[in-house]
Amino acid sequence: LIHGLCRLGNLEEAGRLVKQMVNSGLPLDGITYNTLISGCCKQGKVDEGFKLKDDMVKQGFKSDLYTYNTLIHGLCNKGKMDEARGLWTELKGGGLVPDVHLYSVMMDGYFKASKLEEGKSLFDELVNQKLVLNVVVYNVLIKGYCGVGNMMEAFRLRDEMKAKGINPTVGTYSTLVHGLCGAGRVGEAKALFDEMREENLLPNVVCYTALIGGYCKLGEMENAVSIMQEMTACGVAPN
RNA sequence: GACACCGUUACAA
Repeated sequence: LIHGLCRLGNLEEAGRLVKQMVNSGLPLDGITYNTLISGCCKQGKVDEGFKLKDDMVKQGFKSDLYTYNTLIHGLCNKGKMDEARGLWTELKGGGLVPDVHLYSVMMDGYFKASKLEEGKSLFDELVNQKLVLNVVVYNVLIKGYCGVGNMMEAFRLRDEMKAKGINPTVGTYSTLVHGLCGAGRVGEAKALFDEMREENLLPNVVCYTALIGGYCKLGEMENAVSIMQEMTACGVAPN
C-alpha cells in the first residue's frame, strides 16, 4: 500500500499509513524506509529522503544500495552532481559496491548536467569492473552522445550493444530518432523505423512523436501530418 | 534449521 501511494505521489496518505503502523506497534523495516525515500525523491523532496535515511539508521537499519541509489537519483534529477558524487564516495567508504543501477543513475545525471566526460568515464569504469552491462546502461550512454549531437558514436554504441547480445529497445530507437531529428536528419530518422521493425520492435507513440517533431522543426508540416496519420493507421494513438 | 518463493532503486518524445 505504501509503495502504491508513493508511486502515485500521495505522500500524505502514505505518511498516514506509516503512523497507523507505528501506532499499532508495527515497526517500519528497511524496505519500507527505502520505499518512502523513493516516494520523497520522486516528488523532488530529497531533503525529506535524507531525514528518513537518518531515521532508519537510528532505528538500527543499514542504508543499502537501494537507499543510496534512490537518494543519488533524487540528487541527479536536481542537477546536484557534486552532492551525488559525495554520496557515491560515502557508500563506497561504507563498504557498499556500486551496482549497474547506480552507474546508470550517475551516468544519466552527468549527461543531463552536460558533463559528458564524467559520464563516459563512469561507463569505462563500469566496463572495467566487469559488472554485467545491460540495455539501460547503453540507452543512457547513447542518450549522452545524442545530446551532444555525436550521432556517429551513438550508432557505434547501438552496434556495440547488439554485438554483445544486448538487444536495443524501443527506447533506444526513440533516443536515436530524436537525436537524428535534432540534427535535422529526419530522413535517416524515418529510415530507422524500418530497422526497428526488422528487429521486431514496434515503434510507439514516443518514437512517432520524435519524428513528427523533426518534420515540424524543418517546417515540413505536411510530412508531420502524414506521420500522424501513419501512426494512427498502425494502431498507435496520438496523445 | 535448510531450501524455495517474496514488498523497495536506473533509461526515450
